[in-house]
Amino acid sequence: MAKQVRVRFAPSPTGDLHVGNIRTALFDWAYARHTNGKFIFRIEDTDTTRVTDEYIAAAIDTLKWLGLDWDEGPEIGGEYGPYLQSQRLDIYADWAQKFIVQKDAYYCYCTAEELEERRDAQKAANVAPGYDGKCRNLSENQLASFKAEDRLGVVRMRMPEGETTFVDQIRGEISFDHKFVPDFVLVRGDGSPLYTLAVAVDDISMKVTHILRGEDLLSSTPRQIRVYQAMGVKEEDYPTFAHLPFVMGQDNAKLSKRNGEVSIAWYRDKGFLPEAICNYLALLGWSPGDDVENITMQQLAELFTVERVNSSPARFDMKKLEAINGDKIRALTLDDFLERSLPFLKSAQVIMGSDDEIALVKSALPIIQERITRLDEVPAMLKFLFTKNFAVEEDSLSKVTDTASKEVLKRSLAELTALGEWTHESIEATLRSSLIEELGLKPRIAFGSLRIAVTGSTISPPLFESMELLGKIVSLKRISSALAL
RNA sequence: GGCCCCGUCGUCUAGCGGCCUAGGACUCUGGCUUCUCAAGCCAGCUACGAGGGUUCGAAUCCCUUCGGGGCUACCA
Repeated sequence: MAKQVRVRFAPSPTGDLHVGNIRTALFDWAYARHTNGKFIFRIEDTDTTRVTDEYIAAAIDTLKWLGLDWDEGPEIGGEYGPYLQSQRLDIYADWAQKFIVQKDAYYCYCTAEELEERRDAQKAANVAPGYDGKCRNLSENQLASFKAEDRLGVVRMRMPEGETTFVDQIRGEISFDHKFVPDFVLVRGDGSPLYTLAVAVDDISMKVTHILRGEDLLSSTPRQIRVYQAMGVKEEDYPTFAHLPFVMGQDNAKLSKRNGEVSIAWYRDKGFLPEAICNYLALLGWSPGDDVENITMQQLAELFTVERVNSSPARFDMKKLEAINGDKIRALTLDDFLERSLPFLKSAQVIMGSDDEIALVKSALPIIQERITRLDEVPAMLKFLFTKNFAVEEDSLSKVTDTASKEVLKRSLAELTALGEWTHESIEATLRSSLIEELGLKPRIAFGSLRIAVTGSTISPPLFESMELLGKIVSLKRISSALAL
């Protein structure tokens, strides 16, 4: 029987989770779900100077919002917890101690300045820069004298001669000559562990079977494998690696704060749907293989395989995300669309949230559903229905004050005042017969003026539906106000 | 500089030796529809980085080259 698949997403929250992180999380999640395995969420907060509690909380919130549910991790715990590295410090310390006893690691007392000096010299001499092994074989006396000087030593892993070869599930066989993998630091001078130690120890102790992570970690893999060896892990028990291609910004540079908006929180505020973000991100570096692109999370879980992941980096394209977001919005049920739109209407202060307002929003949503790309467009689209101090937009003013428009408004006002049943069908029938047929006006001219008078803008939801929603009294009032302009 | 990864339309991709005069999606352009804006439908532009091989046959295999990226921390 095959081992159960255990995949982990292990971000280091030094900021809001961004597009690249989430793409990785999504693939981790999809792989775990596809294989009926476990999705483990672990927080790598060993760099206490950069990781904050707020970022950790935000990361948890973002994953939840996206629907990437985890089987083990923060808030729910699990058999191999804790899942915050800051709570596992003694585990790393124990291993580091063991490595020293085994002579796999050693104390190094070189100062940052000394190291930098020697690295510069190496560069100048055109030699691969890296730790030169100065402290590899310190005698007891030397160790004692450094300690007497109160120098803080780091723990360094001893890289033996040779090379490390592993099979990456996406890139195939990769090997690194140890000449280019210098002795690396496991534990800081203050005793805190570094990523390289913590990640390897945790992946082993949490029984992770597959590591799908960003390509930037590719060259740290031999170091990670070296730690497995020191831990005494058998080669057949190493996790399988798969290094995902980067998600790049528009200018072909790695996505970053400077490179457009990348934080998932930003997309959420802009009215992107979580399922749209996931759908789009799934297509960055992976494809189902056929010509289908619009898929659900469930389908992603069913279809996702590492074999179909690309090895080349992908550029992030906002236009395509928006297109997919529009598709997903159009696919929403009315109730779902309503529920998701309300927060945007409230925060834009278009509505306060009364039952009457919500009822009106609900009846208006169908006519704007196919006209928006993002949820944050809803307030602007529906504002005309709720505004207390209605006014025609500056730019459109001149288009309702000309004589032709006055004619249209005057005639419309008379016809509509006499209209009994107030439905979009009856409004349209009345207006078409009086303005188009009798006055012989072009529809876009006649209805254009009315649109501005009633909605305040040249762009609006369909006119007759809008008037029906507004109601007869308000509609007529706006037309007569426009006549007075 | 060194090591490693990557290279199909503007972008995301399909393609794993003949089905490719290279398919789909987004974008863009034109058209249809139309009360604006959208949506929808139709059409069009546009790609195998370059050069060598291997082969009856290469986008697919090999080599070189060029280009892009990552790493080279007591970051992850």
